[in-house]
Amino acid sequence: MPKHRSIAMSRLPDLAELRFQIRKFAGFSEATCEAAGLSAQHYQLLQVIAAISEGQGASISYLAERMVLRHNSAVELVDRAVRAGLVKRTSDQDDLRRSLVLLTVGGAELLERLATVHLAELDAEGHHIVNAMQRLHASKASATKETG
Amino acid sequence: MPKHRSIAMSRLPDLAELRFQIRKFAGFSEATCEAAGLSAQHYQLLQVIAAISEGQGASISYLAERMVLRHNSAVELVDRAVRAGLVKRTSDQDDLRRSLVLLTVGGAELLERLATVHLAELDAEGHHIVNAMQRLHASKASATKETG
DNA sequence: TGAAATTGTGTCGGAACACGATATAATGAT
DNA sequence: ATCATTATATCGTGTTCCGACACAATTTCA
Repeated sequence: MPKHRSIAMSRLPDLAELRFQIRKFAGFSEATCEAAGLSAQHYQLLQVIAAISEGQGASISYLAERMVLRHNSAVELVDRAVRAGLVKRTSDQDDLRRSLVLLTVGGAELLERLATVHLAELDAEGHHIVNAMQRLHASKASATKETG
Repeated sequence: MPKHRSIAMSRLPDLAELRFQIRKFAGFSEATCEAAGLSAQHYQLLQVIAAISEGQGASISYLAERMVLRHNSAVELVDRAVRAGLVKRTSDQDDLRRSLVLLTVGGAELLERLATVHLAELDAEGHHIVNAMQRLHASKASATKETG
């Protein structure tokens, strides 16, 4: 007899485990960034700016999209990062409405240090997230099968 | 010639892309939960409680561990969820220091609806996260190889 | 057994962060 | 030239988290 009333509830442990793995990584990131004197949000902002393909500018709108934030939250995040000395604002000469955000030297140095640590963590522990996702996928197949 | 000064910087686009995929899922979750009248945190709290193996109790410490929060933040999260009518607090008769948190009927119903939607999203889009992780892993191999 | 350490939860003040609503300037369309 | 659109910025508000602290129940062990 089924342990759960619905397929969704039967897959809940796998869903919860995936979230836990994602949260653990986020927690690692927060702790690592905090130890370096900045917030995880700031670190990810630096990451997005540095990862922009050459010749592209880091406008507020672009940053908002990549950080999955509303534009005004991106403005505020950049404000805080400027105050922290991590980035600087310039204005786009081709379109004076736009602000372009650049890394400071200090920001770039911090980014490289933090990225190295994050990459090491993911190289070592990232498989937990993949495993959780794969178990979730497998539970879809088995749940479907059980009903047949 | 190398585009970046370090391996970490050369892998940065893959790292940023993984974060973006994770953020996109988090954004989907926030929007979905908000539409149902609760925060993503509350939804995940319900998920953790419901996913506990039979016979186990949802203590504050356990919830804090699974939500990757400090215990006092877990207390506050549970307080808010109680006020929202999603869960109820009882006290563990075997250890009077502990609180045990249970789902209300309404909380369980909301959880099932939201879990169904989240599962559908992950079944459809979860491969983006896995792909990003695999590209990151591949970039490790190639970055290492290039140095040899 | 009874004092001291430990464990589990709760409270409080402060800070980070996000959002909606609103404002303003630059650009584009007709 | 006017009007709509786009891009950014500001402001007030609410949520959420944390550290520091407080307190009660349990455990340790002398």
